[in-house]
Amino acid sequence: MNHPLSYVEAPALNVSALKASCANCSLHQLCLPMGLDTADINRLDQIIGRRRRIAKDERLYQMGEPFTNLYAIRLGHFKTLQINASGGQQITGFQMAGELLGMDAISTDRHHCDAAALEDSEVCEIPFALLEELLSHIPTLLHHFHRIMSQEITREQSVMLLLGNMRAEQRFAVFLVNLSARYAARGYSSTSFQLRMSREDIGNYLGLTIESISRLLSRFKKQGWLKVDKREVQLLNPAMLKALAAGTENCSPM
Amino acid sequence: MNHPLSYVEAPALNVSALKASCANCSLHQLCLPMGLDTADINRLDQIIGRRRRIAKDERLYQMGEPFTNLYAIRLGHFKTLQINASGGQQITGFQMAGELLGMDAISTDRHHCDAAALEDSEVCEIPFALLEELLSHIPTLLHHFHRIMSQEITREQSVMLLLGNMRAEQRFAVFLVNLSARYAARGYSSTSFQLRMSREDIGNYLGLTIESISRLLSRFKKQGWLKVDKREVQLLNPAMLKALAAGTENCSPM
DNA sequence: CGCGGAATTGAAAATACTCAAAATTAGTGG
DNA sequence: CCACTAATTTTGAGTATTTTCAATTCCGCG
Repeated sequence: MNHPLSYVEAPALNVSALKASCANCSLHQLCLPMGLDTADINRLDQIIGRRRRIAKDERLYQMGEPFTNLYAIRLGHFKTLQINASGGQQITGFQMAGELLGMDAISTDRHHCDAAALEDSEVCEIPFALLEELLSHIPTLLHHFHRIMSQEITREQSVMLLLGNMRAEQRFAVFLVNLSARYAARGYSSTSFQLRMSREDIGNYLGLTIESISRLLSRFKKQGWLKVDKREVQLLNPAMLKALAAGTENCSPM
Repeated sequence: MNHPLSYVEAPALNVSALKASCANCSLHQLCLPMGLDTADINRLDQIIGRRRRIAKDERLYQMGEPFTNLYAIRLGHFKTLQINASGGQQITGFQMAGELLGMDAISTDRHHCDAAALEDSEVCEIPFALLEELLSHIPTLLHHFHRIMSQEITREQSVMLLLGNMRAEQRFAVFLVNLSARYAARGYSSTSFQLRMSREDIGNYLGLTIESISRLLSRFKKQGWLKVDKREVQLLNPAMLKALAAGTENCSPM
């Protein structure tokens, strides 16, 4: 406490001004540095820009803005959304801690979608030009970056399958099971979690209306498959939900 | 003709055994080598594997197979499709000459979808491990590869918008306008082209039934927006189709 | 306590689907 | 080249799922 340096260092401890450090980050096994050794993590750390806070409902970036950074989510949740010529909107994904935002912008050096914070959140800025330079020198990082982009491609293909091929009930089950798995991967409960997005957002993402989502929740509740209290969800019958999601089971509309 | 070497060289002219050469390929401005200088194209050429022919309806790869190569389409058309647990199928894209197949497999080293030839086609094998090694040495190629992956991400986001947000008529217009633009980019007519895929494939891709596609074609024909003869399509009113695709115009179902 | 946004519920309407039959086209072998 | 069969496409009629519109309830918040 009375260490001679503490007075000097204290002003630097303003969290938002602190340089983000992958080495100390609890997410580094989920995030870009996955699989890197200490030396390489440090090289990555050196190019990571400032940490940025984004308040709920604010945009991290918007469609059309020039692209300079990717963003790794440190804390919080985001949604990404497309807007078409006639004002129609489609949420293309919900992202959580450890996930990377902005990869769609590489192709044209402009963002192709908006990214909005679903709650107060924090991201690490990753200047893409510097990252790409670094990729040439760290083969492990290069390969892992390609895996991340590829994973985004497969994720989107799964959503295409969902939107093109599934009925409302199955879509919603897939949505719940997917959230469940991602929370589990982060060490949280797989059966009990909070929806960070509104019913409207869920509906938009799943290609359904808010009313349909509301009805589905009521139906699943009535069947005893889950409990809902506002945005708090508890999966009471994960096996049944997985079966619904897989399409091996289904329930009559009532 | 009577050149002393001609007899010796002739047997090597079996086209399918010829090593693919990016330098001589008419597609190199659309494909992976885009923007490379001659020296770098040659380095790329050295890692490109054999050229492979895929007959109509055959698979270039299937879901679950181990991943070793990306494929650049030299000639012909492909479709990629997802299959889910209950047998439901979703076509996630139609690919044409100059486009890259297989990027979804990088994430897990296994293919996540099937790629099937829509007609007799030809691809260049690109061993991914070698490509990735080369990327470290050619920054231009590295960046272009990232653009290609990113472009695939944005393409899929557009399809999500289509599937989640648009009515049948608009989906179909988007489909036609997209094909039109891609043929134009390849130097073909933007208003007159052949559908390489069945009505069933179109329907599956757009999240509609074959009957809906058939009715839409009839309706568009009756409106004078296009002519169809089997798989030959002629866009008679591209502006209207673009407006429909953009959602700034629409037509009553009849 | 009352206001406002979000969520739920109900009833009517619409879009696209299913099922069925007919027409057209493609493929095959004589 | 034609005939035959199989596959694909078109068209129609009825149905189903989901949407739309409207009204109500729930909750947070000043």
